[in-house]
Amino acid sequence: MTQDPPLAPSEVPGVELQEPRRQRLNPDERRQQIFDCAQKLFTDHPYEDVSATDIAAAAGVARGLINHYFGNKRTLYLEVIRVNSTVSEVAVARLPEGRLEDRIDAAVRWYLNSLERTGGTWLGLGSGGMGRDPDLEKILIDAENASVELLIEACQLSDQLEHRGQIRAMIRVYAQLARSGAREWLLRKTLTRPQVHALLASTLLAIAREAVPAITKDLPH
Amino acid sequence: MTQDPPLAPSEVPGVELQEPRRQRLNPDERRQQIFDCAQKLFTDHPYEDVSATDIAAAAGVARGLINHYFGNKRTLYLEVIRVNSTVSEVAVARLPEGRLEDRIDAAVRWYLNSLERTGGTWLGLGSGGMGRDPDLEKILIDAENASVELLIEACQLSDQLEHRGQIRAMIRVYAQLARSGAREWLLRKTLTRPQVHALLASTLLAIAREAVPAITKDLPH
DNA sequence: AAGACTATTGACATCGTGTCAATAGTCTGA
DNA sequence: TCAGACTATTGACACGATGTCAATAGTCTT
Repeated sequence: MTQDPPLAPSEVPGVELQEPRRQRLNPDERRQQIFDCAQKLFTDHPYEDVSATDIAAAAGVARGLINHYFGNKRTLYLEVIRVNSTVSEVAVARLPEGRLEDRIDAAVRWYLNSLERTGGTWLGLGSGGMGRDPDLEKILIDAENASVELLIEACQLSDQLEHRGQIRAMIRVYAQLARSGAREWLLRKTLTRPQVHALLASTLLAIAREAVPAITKDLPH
Repeated sequence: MTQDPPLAPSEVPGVELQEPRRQRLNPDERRQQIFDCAQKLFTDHPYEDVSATDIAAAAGVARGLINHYFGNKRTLYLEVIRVNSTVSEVAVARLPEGRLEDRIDAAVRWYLNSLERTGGTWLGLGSGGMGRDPDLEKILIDAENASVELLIEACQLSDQLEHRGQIRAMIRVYAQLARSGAREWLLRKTLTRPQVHALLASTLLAIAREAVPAITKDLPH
């Protein structure tokens, strides 16, 4: 990291400082403060480029304290990811009763709304595979499940007990498309929201109408 | 890395070794040899878990030599990725002339074939976003372009000069779905090949028939 | 105000990386 | 066949990052 010079918080010469050299505060607050700084840094820079020293400096704290609260840098990072990839909206059930098209339309709108709110900063994570990192993968998969359940609901597929596993797999695959589409919209800005909406809605409809029914067929290719 | 003990290649006691202590060979061969070892290690373990020392040990070579040939570990890694993510098949043009459905069907079959051949080992890379790594992202994007062009061809969208950029974006999004679908098939084994085929074909058809035409509409949502 | 409690520090040991001058195979010409 | 040039290869070095842990110093209790 290219960071400002050390900037010891109380090295202003000739000025006697009022606050104690050691700022001692409630563990929860301190933990939260370090977490916030780490979140900001990890948002702006890739993992390897953020050193524990950077985080400590940002929090105005000794580096050792990070290990004291979070064990190691990796754990802190994973906690940041976990928090930020959790879907905030839990208003899952509010779907129209009407036609499949309308339900899907509503689900897509809900998804894009929730993404727009968070600004999509964490969209670039490469969810699904990553660099064969089991812990990170699990976190992202877990976070994804909420969306997947909603989508299954929207497609009125929740009754299909038979091939539930395979349906989930297909929806999981679709979730990657949705993620990628949102990326083009929010990060790259190559598509407008209506365009992404059309893309996501039409593909989901096709999956519900054709791909899912084809599960039972198992025709050779 | 948990690796076998040092295993100095010529420390067998009591046996006078024939080959010189330093194995000096053609730079191209040496470079290739190191590359091969790195490839094997990076295939089995995540980037951070593979140290330059590991690679050097696997190649039976001093660690410094890796830097001599590849500059730094990261460059070596990126080169491995670049080679392995390049689509081997260049037989792009061989598409049927018939209906849109048939062309798409053929394109999907081609895609799954080429994936099946490489075993999908490198499918887990998190293409598209990764951890905000511009270099890696560029490599994966470049590798992806071949597939995207084929798909555009298959959908008979190559004449649409107007919104070419947005069409490419949509196909790029679709490529993520295809990648993710292949992952479920080859890595997780939650879907069969026919199922993935149906999934990919139906969604691509939907994109060509509905999402792409919707580009010009730009209706509010 | 004394002492207990514990949040916080800073030095230490370890490890991974990249650099570079020194070393030693290999090839050439006499 | 041998000296000497050429260069592939080595190993030591400096540096930076990480995690540990005993020592330190705020803060609270009595």
